[in-house]
Amino acid sequence: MNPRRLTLDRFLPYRLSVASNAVSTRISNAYRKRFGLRISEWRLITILAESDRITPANLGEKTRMDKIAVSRAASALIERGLVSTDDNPADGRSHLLFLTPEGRALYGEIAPIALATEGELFATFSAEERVLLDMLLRRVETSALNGAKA
Amino acid sequence: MNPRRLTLDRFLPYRLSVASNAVSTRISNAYRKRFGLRISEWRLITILAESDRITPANLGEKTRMDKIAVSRAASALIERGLVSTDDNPADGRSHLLFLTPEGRALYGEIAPIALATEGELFATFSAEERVLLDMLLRRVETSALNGAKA
DNA sequence: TATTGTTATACTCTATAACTATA
DNA sequence: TATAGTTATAGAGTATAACAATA
Repeated sequence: MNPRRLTLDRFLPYRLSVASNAVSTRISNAYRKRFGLRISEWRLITILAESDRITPANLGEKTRMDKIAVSRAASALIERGLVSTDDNPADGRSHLLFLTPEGRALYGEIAPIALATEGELFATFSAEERVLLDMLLRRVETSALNGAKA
Repeated sequence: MNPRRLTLDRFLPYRLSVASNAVSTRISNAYRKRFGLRISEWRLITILAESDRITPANLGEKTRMDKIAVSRAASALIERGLVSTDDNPADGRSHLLFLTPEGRALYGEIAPIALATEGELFATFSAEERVLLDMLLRRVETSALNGAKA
């Protein structure tokens, strides 16, 4: 091993954090201004649009949010009439969440904007570079989550 | 252009956020438990170790933190005796921050741990992949910051 | 009048713990 | 007793605005 000197500028966790914050701020501005949505709420909507009916626990897995964040985001969306619930026949402690027609309509508006914003952010990236970045990020994520237990 | 369907799992801003959060949590645990430092404080220490004497404004540029965050982090470090200040002969409104001997000693302890943690996180990455990730992250960051004005 | 830095305030995100209702 | 979900609370990051001191 060649133990390099530490400089913040080349410290990968720092680069990751700074890039992620810049992107999150940009994305969050787009959703909040136009739709009054927080990122956590937007994540739920996206998964609900892909899933039809799903429990909060399942939503948490798919959005990488903990149960508290899911509960809060779901409450806000239900309050706004974008999401509704049904009993979960398989487990009385749980329930099933799904998009209302209003929620589906909102999703229909946001999804193209989300894709367009992503397109702008990665405009200079080739298709290969996008796939590569996706893969590298998944690998770091896995590594960070596994090592956290040790 | 080939307008793909939106899925959260393949949405790059999501992947970036999730990876960054996982890494930040891991890093922040390491600093907080052992040294009682927040990430913002740790960033200041790193830059101070690289810079000797520097104004808060300059620190903000190098750490990508705004003046409020710099002010708070600096206060905490001064309180702990890790950082000290001198007048800025060039501008009476400002001052110069620098590490005390205690601050330097702490930096000497943390720096190897930071590098080791980074090494663990990116253990499966080749040197080329690390450089590539660094470059891709810088490009997204630039893109996100520029576009935010529009 | 503009700028450096501090303080007050608030909003978001995340995490811990206590609680409820079901299993 | 264990689990699904909610609520309370707090810590940390980030942002706006008001302010003091200096340029």
